[in-house]
Order: sequence, then structure tokens, then C-alpha cells
Amino acid sequence: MCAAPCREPTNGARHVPRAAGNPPSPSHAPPPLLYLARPMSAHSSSASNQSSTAQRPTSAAEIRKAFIDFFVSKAGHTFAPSSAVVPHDDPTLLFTNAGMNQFKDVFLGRGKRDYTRAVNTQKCIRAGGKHNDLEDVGKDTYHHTFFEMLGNWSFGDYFKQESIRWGFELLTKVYGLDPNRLYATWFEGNPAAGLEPDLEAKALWESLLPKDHVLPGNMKDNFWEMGETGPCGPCTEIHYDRIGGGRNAAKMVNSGDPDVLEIWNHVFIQFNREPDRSLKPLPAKHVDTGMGLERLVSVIQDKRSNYDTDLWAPVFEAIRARTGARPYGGKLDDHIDIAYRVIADHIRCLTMALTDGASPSNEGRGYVLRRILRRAVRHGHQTLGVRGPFLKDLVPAVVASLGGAFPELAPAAKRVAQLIEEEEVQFGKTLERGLALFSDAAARVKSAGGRTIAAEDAFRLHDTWGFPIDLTQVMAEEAGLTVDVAGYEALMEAAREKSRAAGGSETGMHFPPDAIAKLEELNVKPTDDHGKFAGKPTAATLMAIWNGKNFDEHVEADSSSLLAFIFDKTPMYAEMGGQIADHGTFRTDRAHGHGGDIERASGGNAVYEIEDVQRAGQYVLHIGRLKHGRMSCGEAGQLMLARDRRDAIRANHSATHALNLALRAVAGDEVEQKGSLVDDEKLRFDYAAKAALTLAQIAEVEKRVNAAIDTNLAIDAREVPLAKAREISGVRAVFGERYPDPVRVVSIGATVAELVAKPDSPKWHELSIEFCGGTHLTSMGEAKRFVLVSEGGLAAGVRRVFALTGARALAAQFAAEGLMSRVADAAKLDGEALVTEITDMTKMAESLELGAVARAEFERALEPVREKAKAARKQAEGAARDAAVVQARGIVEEHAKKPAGTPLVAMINGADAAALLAAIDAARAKFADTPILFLSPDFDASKVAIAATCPKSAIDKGLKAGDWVKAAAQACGGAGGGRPDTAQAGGKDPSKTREALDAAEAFAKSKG
RNA sequence: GGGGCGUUAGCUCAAUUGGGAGAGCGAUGCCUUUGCAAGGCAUAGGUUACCGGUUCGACCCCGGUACGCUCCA
Repeated sequence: MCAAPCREPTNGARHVPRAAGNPPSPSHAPPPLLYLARPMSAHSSSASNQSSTAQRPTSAAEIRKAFIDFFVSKAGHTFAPSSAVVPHDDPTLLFTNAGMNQFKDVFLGRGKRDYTRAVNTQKCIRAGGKHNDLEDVGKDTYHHTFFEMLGNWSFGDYFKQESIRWGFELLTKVYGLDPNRLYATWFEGNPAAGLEPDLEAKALWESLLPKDHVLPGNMKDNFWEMGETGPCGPCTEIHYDRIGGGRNAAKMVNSGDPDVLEIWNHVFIQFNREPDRSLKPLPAKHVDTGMGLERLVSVIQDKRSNYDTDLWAPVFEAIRARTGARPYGGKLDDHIDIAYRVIADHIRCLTMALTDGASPSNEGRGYVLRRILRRAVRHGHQTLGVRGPFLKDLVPAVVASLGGAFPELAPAAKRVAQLIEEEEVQFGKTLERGLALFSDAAARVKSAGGRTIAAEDAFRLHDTWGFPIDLTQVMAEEAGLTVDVAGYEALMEAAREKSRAAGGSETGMHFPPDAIAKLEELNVKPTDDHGKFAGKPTAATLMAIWNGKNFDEHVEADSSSLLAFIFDKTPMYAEMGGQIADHGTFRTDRAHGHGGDIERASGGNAVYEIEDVQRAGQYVLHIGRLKHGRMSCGEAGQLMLARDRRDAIRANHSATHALNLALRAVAGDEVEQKGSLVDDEKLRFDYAAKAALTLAQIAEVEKRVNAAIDTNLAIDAREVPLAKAREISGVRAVFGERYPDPVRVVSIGATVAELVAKPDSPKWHELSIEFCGGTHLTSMGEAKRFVLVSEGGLAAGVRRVFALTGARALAAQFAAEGLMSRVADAAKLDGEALVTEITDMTKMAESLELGAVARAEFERALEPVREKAKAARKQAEGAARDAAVVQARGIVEEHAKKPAGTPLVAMINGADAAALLAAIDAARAKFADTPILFLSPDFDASKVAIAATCPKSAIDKGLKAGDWVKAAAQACGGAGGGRPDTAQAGGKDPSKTREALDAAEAFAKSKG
């Protein structure tokens, strides 16, 4: 049994061609390898005997398969398919960024699997958040936004020895890598952090590799942490020297040399990082390894760059075919090659993410995707000279290269391409607007004789129009300008700081994994929550009291501190599956049990109010405050949930199921649930659909759900083995969700027994049958009424509806009826009353909860009433204007008798500012060279409107309209102003109209 | 989650310090033309997203709501 010598001397002799220009190969083959692999431990030797004789994997697909096969056959690892790259059940995570994500709950001690060893290739995206490789993509040969992570795991099963030995065996015997080119690092310890060196890993590696290939590493490189808090531990990294040739590359390990690269990391999880930064040993030790497939393939295929492997070739070819660019040349500093790498990487990432249910948007992960798409589009347009949407045409190439490993790609390809195209078109529009803005800024700079685009402009282009700084720079360059980049960076930093400073704080109860372990130590049994569906008052015993840091034996009333109580059993529902938690109380009554206690003096009864219920592993935490008395562990009492709240939640949850079915019937079979939220006030349902619901469709959906309520369909829920449940025709499961086995089936209109008895009956397609662990009504009639209150877009291709049931739905219906009759009555009103009634009803409609259909009907009914008010207003305005003009004509006639050029000052009745201006126009038509000032008192509104115009001749003499009206306005308690040629003003005291007229006359004379 | 920006005629967008809401395209009508393309003249089309506030006066300033874009976490 030998490792390297069995192979032909490929890796050493056939040298890697340099990416940019081929340097001469080394002139010699490496010396024969002297190293002899030590015998594997008995534990690990048997399963892989055939692998040394089997065909060595070379293509990416074979390499991927070999990894999985090795661990499955080697030691009973279970193949756990890649979880979605969009983590549906972990809001703390933007994208799945490591293989261990789907096992996070296991490491945290909150979840269990029915296996202790797992293997897979995980779809990962690193862009945004803690791991952000986006900016590096394209510039080098090994950063990717999307990549596959091969991994194997032990959950409290094997540890360092097996992990390292199997890893070595896989690399050297299955993949045939030269052990003389492998290096391993081990954790050197950190006295400051109280961490011992990992001498076990060191010794293991020294038994496999030459001693000078086994290197110590520090906290940064060899101690892995999941996040600020959480599971962590020392790790050992395996590095590979691409050059080889007998050299010792130890110094290049972890030094950034692209030829000596980390290929596999084995993490030994044995601690938990607490919020106070201290480390606590975990109850069970785990292994978590990760090896980047793309890198491994480049090593095995003996390519210098990840992009030179068969994983990328089809995508590059698609880019070339679509854009007409010259073929990919593999050079690092060539713009066209950079564009190839960026586009290829990004389209892979987008295709995977969109397939798994994400979509570009303006926040969160959708925003990251938008940025990725735009970056790819820019490289395509600027460098490769494409016009119009083109990324969408690359989707099939990604499907072709990865569809084999990820079967979900092909069915989604069409939808994904469409989403990408829409987003490309949208970006085109944004670009156009930004371009116009840039032209403005550039023109300003040039006309001012400058050569530098101001930092403010560059920042605004970026911040408001999404123009990346490098794009602004390129465009400035083309216009012969530069950009104040330093100033721009400063503004960006200031904006970031502002955004950070305003960040909010989180509240809630921290319940770390070792608290769960402690509960087990204390012999507290898992909470029996079988009663949660019935929700009946339950006699329960208080088993543990968690105060946020420790477990207490007793606790005194204190409304300010939040506690978590664990009972032996509970009727309460913990927040899960989009249904919020129950509220309730736990009461003890000591007075009956023990006579003469101190507690008796203080009333005896103790009350714990439960504000939230959460699951932690097998335990149910009842989070709340002790309002009265004192409580101790072991004490018995009564657990009671808030019944009204529970009933409202049940109604909303059952209605959500009925809604799901109705939507499918009305909007098409492709309607797919994307999420839902059920609480005591409303229900919210997100689903994938191409188009918005029309009003008629909303009405139809309501009709169908209400029909289910009116016929009082019975609801049944029962646990069924998962495989059997999946056979039921018409059953719907949520995308990306993991279901337990057995799974609970909730059916409306047929019993679960009937479904299981005849799973393939086509009848079931017309019923709501869902996998669901929530609380439901026993029959639909209890929901009383269903009203869909709003429908809107959440992201491209995703719609969100809100709906009400029960009393709230009836109230919405009642309010709508009231509003409609008011509209009918309003048609009879006119004048001021009509206007205020319209405003009032509009405000009412805004503040009330109304059905979407009712709201639209109200708007439609109100429309003609609005028209009427509008017409009346226009007519009144016109009449006022006409009246003012008529008066003005009379005044003009009178004034014509005076000497030409005499300023005209006069009063007009019943004119507002606009009418006065019309009057002035009429007068000016007659006397083009005469200063004119009109005013009009309005005793009802306690106002005096004033307007004036001055010809140029008067202005030259110092009679400016602005000053003139001011003089008049001051005489009647007002103010005003305007330009020299026309001005308006107003006074507040109509009784002083005479004084105002006199003041105006006097002012004109003083300038005359 | 927190910022920034925007919302004006059917469309694309203007509107100087708060002082009389405009342009181009489109629409409609008429004229010119054998017809088409086009041209000429004229007309209609606005609660300046919505609700409040400040002011003599608000598209403009302030606050709130809705929707959209965008940046940062």
C-alpha cells in the first residue's frame, strides 16, 4: 500500500501553465518520493481498498461524487443533501455560507438528527455580511461569490483522529495528491485566552506528514468561531503546494502565495463562546470540515486557477457566444478576462440564489443579489460591449454545468432567466437617470473651469442612483476629468457612521446551549407539550427558573425582570412555523396547601404572567414576569393560556390554509407559499406569483374562503409517517422547509384517516391539505368571516396579502357598509359641506381596516362625488374671477379720466388672490404703462387680499410692486412681497381696508 | 433595522430667495398634401401622491402617511 509512488509523476513533472504567459517549466521531475504512508488505523483501512485501483476522479462531477462516496462507504456517513442557499429558517444569516449552516441547531444543542455522521456538498454564497468576497471576485483566481463546500461532520461521534486520518486518506489515495506537497497547521494555543495548544492534532499530522510540513498556527488562522457568540474550537488546515518539485513551501503557508493554498479545514468544535466572551466546554464535541470544491478541482486538474477547470468552461463559452468577445485568455490583469471571470462567477451565484427562492430587491439578501447582478451587467456592457439584457441568456450554461449535482436548477431555469431579465431592464433605467445626472455634474465642472468631479456629486450618484464609484471614475476619465475619490470615501464613511449610530437594540431572553445541558444535568425532563393543541388549563409543576444567566431555586415578584420558566408539561404553543406564541399565566395557591406560611400573610397566591413561549431543544421556555408572590422549583400550580388570543390565532391559522387553497384555485397552480405569519390580529401570507391579483380575483378568493366557513367544513389534524404523508395527492409543503417524521397533516374538509386510506384520490386536490404544526379550529365556521384587506408586491414575483377573520373581519365589513352609505348620502350635498364630507370620508377610509374589495369600491363610488366637488370649485373660482374682472373694467373706465400714468389703486369685492391677479391682467391690458394695485377684503375669513403690478417706467422711479403691497399690507396688519413687476400680499384686518387704500395711494405718490 | 433621494399633464421632465404651474413628446380638431411621411395652427389635459403645520401667500419650508428608487448594516 503506497500513496504517491503508485501514481504517475503528474503533479510534479507536468507543470502548471502560468495564467498570464507561460513561464518555462522546471527542468526536472521531482526526486522519487521517499515517504511511505504509515498503515492506517484499523478503524479506517478497510473501506477504501478499492479506491487505489479504481479510476482516479478527474472531472469536477467525479471529484464531487468521490468525496461523498468516500464518506458514505467509509464509515456510515449519511448523505444530507445541500440545504437551500437562501436560509429560510435562519434570519441571522444572509446566505448559506458554510456546510455547517444546516447543522447549526445540532451544534447549538437545540436540534438532533437521526444520524451522527453526515457528508454533502453544500451550495454556499459569500457576499455581504461577515464573509464578503464580492469585491475580490474577478481580480484573482480563487474568490467566488458562489461555491460548493464539500464537508463531513461528526455530531458527538468521532473526533480528531478519524477526521484527520480519513482526510489524509481521501486526498492522497482517492484523489492521488502527493503527500510531499501537503502541509498541515495546528492550533498553537493562546495563554491569554486560556487555550491549550492542540497537541493531539499536531501528533496526528506528524504521524502522516514530514515533520517540517506540520506547522503551528495562531488564533486567527487556527481557531474557528461561528460568530460573535456560539460554538467554536481549534481547527487544522490542510494546505497544498501547486509547484512542488521537492521544494519545502512551509514558509509560504498562510502567506498569501497563490500557489500554496488552503484546501481543507477541519474544525473541532468543543467550546461555546458566551456573550461575555468567555469559553465554556460543550456537552458534546463535534467535527465540522469544509473543502472548497472549486479549489480542489483546480488542484486535481493541475490548473493554476479555479477558472481554468471544467466547472467554468461551459459558462465562459456561453459568454463568448452571447457577447461575441474574444475567448477567455486567463490573464489576471486583462480587462476582458476579468469581465469573463466576474460575469461567470456572478451568473452562477444569481442562478443558484434565484433558484432557491431569493430575488433581487432593495434590502437584505435581495439587495446583495441586485448588486451582484449590476456588477456583472457593468462588466458586460463596459468591457465586452454588450447592449441590452444578456445575463439571462447565460442561465442555461449554469444549469448545464451544475444541474447534475443540483437537480432543482433545471425546472427553475425559465423563471430565473425571467427574473434576471426584469432586473437587467430595471438597472438600464437607473443607469440612464444616473447618466443624465453625471452629465450635469460634468458640465458644471467644465463650465467652472475645473477638472475634478466634486466628492458630493460622486457620492450622490452612488447614494441616490446606485452609481458605483469606479463607474463614475471611468466616465470622468472619458470626459477628461478626474474624481475626488478621497472626499467621496470620507462622505461614504460619514454615511456609514450615521447609519450605524442609529442602530437599534435587541431585547429578548438569552438561553445558551450549555443551559440546555445544565437542565439535562439537573435531570429536568423534556417538556411534555402534547396538550398544546387542546390548550386546556393544566396542572403543572415548575421544574426550573432561568433568570437570563443562571438557574434559581426561588424567585420573588419583580415586574422588571424577565424570566424563563420550565414546566413538566404545558398546554401552551411556542412560537414556530409562522404562528406566534400563546400568552397566559401560571398561578400557585399556597394558602390551601400550607397553613401558617409567611406567604399566607402576603396573600398566598402567586401569579406569573407569560408574555412569550419559545422552544429550546426539547424544552419549552415560558418567558414572562412574576407579578405577585414568590415561586419555587418543584411547586405545583395551574397553567392557563389566554383563551381569546389562542382562538383568534386558531381562526387566522385555519383561514391561512383555506386562503392558500383559494389562491391556488384563483391565481393558478404555480402559486407557492413563501412564508406566513399568524397572530391574534391578522394573518399574512406571502406567495410566489407572476402577477398581482385583480379585484375580481380578490373577491373570488374571499368568496371561496367564506364558502368554506359557511359550509362549516370540519378540520382534522393528525401525525402521519412522512413518506406516507407525501403520497397524499394535492398536499402542499413549504419551499425549503424541513419536515419532521412523522409529520402532522392538517386537512380541511376530510379526515386525515380518509386521506391516508386513499392517498391518490383526485378529490384531495380540491381540499386544503398541509403539513403544519400549528393550532387550528375544529371547524371552519368558528372563523365567522374572512376579509382580505390588502394585496401588494413584496419583491419581484412575490406577493403579500393580509387578511382578517372573526370579529375583526365582521367589523371591517360593517365599516365598509357604513362608508358606502355615507358616500351615497354625500352625493346630495354641495358647497363647503360637500368638500368637508369628502375629506372626512377619505380620512376615515384611511384609518379603518377595510377589505381590499370594499376599499376599491369605495374609491370608485367616491370618484363622481369628487368630480362634482371639483367642478363646483372650478366654477366658483371662475365666477369669482369673472366678477373681479367685471369690476376691474368699471374701475378702468373711471380711471381713464385721470392723467395718463397716474397709479391706479382700487378695491374689488369678493376676490381672492387669483381673482385679483385676473383683474390686474384686465386692467393692465388697458393701461400697459400704469402701476396698478387692487385689494379685496374678506370679512368672513378676516383677510385682505392685495396684488399689484408695476411697469418698468415705475420701477425705474422706485415704485416696486413688492414694496408697494408691503406698505398696503402693513396698514391692515399683514405682510407680503414679491418681485418688482408683480407682487401679492395679504392683511389680517378687513376693517382697515380704507387705511390700506390710503397707504397705497400715499406710497405711490411718494415715489411719483 | 437605520439613512439619503424622489412622487408635478397620458409619457419624459422643467419651475431662480416662498410670490400668476411650464416645455417636449403624445392626444384631439382644423389647415397643407393625390396618398404616405411630414409640416403649420389651435385645443384639451393639473386638488403639484395623500394628511396636517408654518406663512398675507406653499410645487417649494416643517411634521406625518403611502408608494418607488438608492446606500449602509
